[in-house]
Amino acid sequence: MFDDDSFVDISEILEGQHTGKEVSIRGWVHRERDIGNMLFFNIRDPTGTVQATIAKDNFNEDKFDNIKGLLVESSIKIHGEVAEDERAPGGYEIRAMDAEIVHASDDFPIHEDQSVEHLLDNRHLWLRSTKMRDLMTIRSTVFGAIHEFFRKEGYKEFQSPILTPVACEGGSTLFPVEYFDDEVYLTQSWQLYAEAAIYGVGDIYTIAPSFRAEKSRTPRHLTEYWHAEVEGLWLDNDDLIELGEGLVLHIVDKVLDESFEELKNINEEGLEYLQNLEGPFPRITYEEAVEKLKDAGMDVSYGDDFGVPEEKKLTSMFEKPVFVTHYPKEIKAFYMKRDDDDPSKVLGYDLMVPHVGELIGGSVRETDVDSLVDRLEEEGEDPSIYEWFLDTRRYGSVPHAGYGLGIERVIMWLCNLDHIRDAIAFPRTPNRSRP
RNA sequence: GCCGUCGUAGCUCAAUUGGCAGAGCACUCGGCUGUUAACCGAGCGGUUGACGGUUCAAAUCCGUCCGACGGCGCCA
Repeated sequence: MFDDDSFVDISEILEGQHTGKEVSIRGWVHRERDIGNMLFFNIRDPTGTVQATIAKDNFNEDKFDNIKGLLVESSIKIHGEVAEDERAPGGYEIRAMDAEIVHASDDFPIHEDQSVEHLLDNRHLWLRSTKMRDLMTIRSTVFGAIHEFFRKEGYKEFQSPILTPVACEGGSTLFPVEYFDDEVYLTQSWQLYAEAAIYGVGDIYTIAPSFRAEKSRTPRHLTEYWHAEVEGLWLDNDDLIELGEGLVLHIVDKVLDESFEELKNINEEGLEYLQNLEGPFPRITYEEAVEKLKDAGMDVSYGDDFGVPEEKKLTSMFEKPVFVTHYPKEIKAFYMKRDDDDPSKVLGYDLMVPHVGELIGGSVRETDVDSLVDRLEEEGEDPSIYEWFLDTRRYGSVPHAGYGLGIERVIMWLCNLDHIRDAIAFPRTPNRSRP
């Protein structure tokens, strides 16, 4: 009965494609109701959930008794006739004529009462939930959209080592890794290697994990996150803004196009905002941002980095994501190029959205060796460790720029998630490294 | 790193504020041929996070530690 490969997706049954026909399905018991001589199962596969009914009268008695005792999440194959029936959830059901237990489940640890902690402890099982399935589907679309965008723009994919000897963002904490008799670190960024590669390979991008050993207890930080980074030759700050805006808009279009149902399940209220989103995004300078915040009554002064309250206030002033440019050099990384018009500021930007904060951070790169050494020393770094990086400025350097985008933050923004950990299957946070 | 909340059955939570540790769900058994998180009846289920202290008596009060969650800071 089940050797003929005639299995259909449950979604097809729910679309009415098999009504009146005999089909087989295979999936997991989502719920079971036993009213004695009749059993009702909600059967789930990766495409949907449908009700299966099993009546004792027209079923093998031994099989009926076996199936009667099945627990939630048991895997099963069912063969039967599809019927349209308004009594069934979803409007369709399969009336079983035969069934085969693939694996009888133990008592499943997740039931209707679920705490955040319990679901995180059982993330390996919670991935079976509709919510996580939808989120992982959207995530897959986002990754695909990033590759598609950069390749379409003529960028090559380039990989850098995960194990690295140096920091990238001064001050950020690194995860040390034993490397035989030496010590190296898990990478925080692909950027420094990218800057070495562009002179030969040309415009490049990557999607790779980055690691931060900061004990950031917030809804927007992971210690291991996926980072889309890009580095392009001859780009100025305006080019880089366009490249960032283009990527974000492409991701939004792609998710609306390919994962609309999933997005609707997860964030129906946000659909309209995303559907109406188009460029250009507003652009303001750091100085203007400070003025706006002061006007709004906030206690900030020029030179302060924005905290959560400032970020919240600022993003709430715009209908779209907002580019904030020309930060003071003191609050930005050593590799950012100073603005020739005002050397106290750097040519770079943060792209900020409400609720999530910074989606993208990017800059034109400083190409002057002396300036780089000065900035490294100001941050208390030892420039000698960066010799290989400084070499990229000694041999025919050219203007270039790049940015990094936090992929889980983008997903958090698209899906209006309360916490970034739901944007990744197995989140790594300061308090959680398993499962 | 700082501030706060919490930790009781497999899960979600009670325990009249110091006086016999309980309920719902799950699970097991029994009943039921149209259920919708089915329902009805019974049963199983505990070192109250750990250690110490106060007390005739501690889940409850005090101390230390552990863990989780929430917020701030740091950052993407």
